Amino acid sequence: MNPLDPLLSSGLRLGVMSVLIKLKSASFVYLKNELGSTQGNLSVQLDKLHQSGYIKISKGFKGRYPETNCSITAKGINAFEAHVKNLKKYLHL
Amino acid sequence: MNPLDPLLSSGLRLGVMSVLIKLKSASFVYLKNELGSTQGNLSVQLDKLHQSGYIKISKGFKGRYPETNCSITAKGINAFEAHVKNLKKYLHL
DNA sequence: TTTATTTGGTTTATAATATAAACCTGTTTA
DNA sequence: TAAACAGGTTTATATTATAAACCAAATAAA
Repeated sequence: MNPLDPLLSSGLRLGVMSVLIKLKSASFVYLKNELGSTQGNLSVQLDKLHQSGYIKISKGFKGRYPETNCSITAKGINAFEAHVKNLKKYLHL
Repeated sequence: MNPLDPLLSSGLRLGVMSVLIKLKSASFVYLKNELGSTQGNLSVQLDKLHQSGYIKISKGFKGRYPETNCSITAKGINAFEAHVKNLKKYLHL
């Protein structure tokens, strides 16, 4: 059995990647609502995905409020796809 | 998105469940080799799966050596299947 | 036959991770 | 101008994972 990527073993981080694979880009607030996470936890997990090069984070403004936007990188796509491949074996799919 | 079962988010624990779904029963040593884990880690994770009622552990002897055998419970099967169902959404399968 | 090594684990100390609570900056509303 | 709200980050704490040390019994070597 291939070992699984620990970065994608957290439900929240996997959820973020799952959304970003589909949407190409999503805001902090959107992710928080979609995934039902707390802000603190999301902030930390986004940082981890960013520091490992799986996502790109850009900060700007929507109107006068700050807005954090996230998108997936090529490295992130590769990691996600490899993870899916590996998981399939674990799940007998 | 449904939250994922944290008990099945660890690669090693998921691996144990994956094997036990197929084999109905497996020894400590078999699991250790099959999953490439250390004994200490496997011991701890088996305990967790046992305490949450996902697996049954029975201790006996093979020849003159002790042998720990594991098998999955009905609760474990349900949890595994629910996890597969949820994960599929995350993985877009 | 006592010493060392191997099998089959468990316990424990430490490192990594996750979560919640507190905090901060700026904005809008009362 | 004071309070409440948006959008986050930081930090303290709880949980989890990992490795290292340990233990008891069996076998092999000296």
